[in-house]
Amino acid sequence: MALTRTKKKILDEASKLFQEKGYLAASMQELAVRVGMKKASSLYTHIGSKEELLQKICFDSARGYLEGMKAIEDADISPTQKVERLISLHIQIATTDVSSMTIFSDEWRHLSEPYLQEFRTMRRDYERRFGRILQNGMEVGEFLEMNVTVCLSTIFTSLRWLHRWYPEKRGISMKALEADILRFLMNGLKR
Amino acid sequence: MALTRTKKKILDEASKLFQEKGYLAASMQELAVRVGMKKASSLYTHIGSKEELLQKICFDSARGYLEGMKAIEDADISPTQKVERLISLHIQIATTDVSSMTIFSDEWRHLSEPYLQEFRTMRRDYERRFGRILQNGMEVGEFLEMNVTVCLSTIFTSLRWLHRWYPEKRGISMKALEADILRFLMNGLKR
DNA sequence: CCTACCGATCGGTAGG
DNA sequence: CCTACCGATCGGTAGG
Repeated sequence: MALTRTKKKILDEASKLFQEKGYLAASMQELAVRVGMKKASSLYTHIGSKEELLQKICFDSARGYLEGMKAIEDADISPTQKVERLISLHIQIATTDVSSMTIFSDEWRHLSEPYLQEFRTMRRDYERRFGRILQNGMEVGEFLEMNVTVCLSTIFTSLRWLHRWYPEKRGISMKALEADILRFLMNGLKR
Repeated sequence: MALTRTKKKILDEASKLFQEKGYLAASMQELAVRVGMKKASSLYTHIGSKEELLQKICFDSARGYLEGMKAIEDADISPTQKVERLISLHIQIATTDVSSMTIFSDEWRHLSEPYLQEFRTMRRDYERRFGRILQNGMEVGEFLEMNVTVCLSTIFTSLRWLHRWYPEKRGISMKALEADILRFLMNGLKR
């Protein structure tokens, strides 16, 4: 089912506003003004609630990761290549969908139940699958042996600055950025 | 000047509450109850404002980092050893002062001016000094050549999961944790 | 540290 | 998409 133009505009502006101010600090009144309406109440013709916007942004992002993971898991390539592609996936998502990424990383905890639990479940699933690839790489001798959770969290988190930093683009190209990060992290993993 | 026992208690509970709920979602009413008062208004005998609590937590954390940095900069050791000690410093702060750490990392943006600017300045100062050590290590051939900002941000951010994760301590000791992280990151830096 | 109370703002509804 | 309005909650003050 297609989104109406107005609803799409509301989602886009909400995404940017939540990123700038944080979910709680972002008011529906300010969102209304950015969308071109005088009163917050007018928004409710198009949406159900403020949290519905947060849900949509969080779950759309989650879906992006899980789809990427699926494709990479199924490919017939080495653990090293899989991890490289996962890191590239993270970099690509963080730099192409900046505001969604921020919300996905930081604001999901304002989801209420049962969405909060559902989100945590998807996230845990993603992490478990990422961890399995790392584990496998250690077993076949491609990666340094270490605690898988520590390794996973370090990689995972080390990419979390991109979505805050990238918009400023301090004189480095996407390509060079990705190359440096990959080199650093893969060099660290390598036995 | 020494803190009174009540004020110390308020700060401790605020630190925990801000960590659990986030600064904006944490109400003075709930803080009052945790401290053992019936009404939020009673808190104002001891403190000036809600934001004053956030300021204290943020700037105390910042001071901890800057003092650590100063000691490490002045030591007569190699860039490799300096970076190792900086990473250990981050791990130590994140695991010994968990709630302050969370607020320092995530909630500082709710500071109002002029504190927000002051905080950003201290942070930028710290990052610049960390970056100088990395740069130096590249110049003397100890580290892989790469964009210093990318390298710095990756290291810096890669330690940001500790303060969220450590309290759960999923069956790994502090020592083993530190060893694995150091090995991974230093291996990655190494030329 | 309490009671009583303030103005402001919040997300959201009614009704057109 | 507008006006009018709701109850709830917020941080904070007055006064004792």
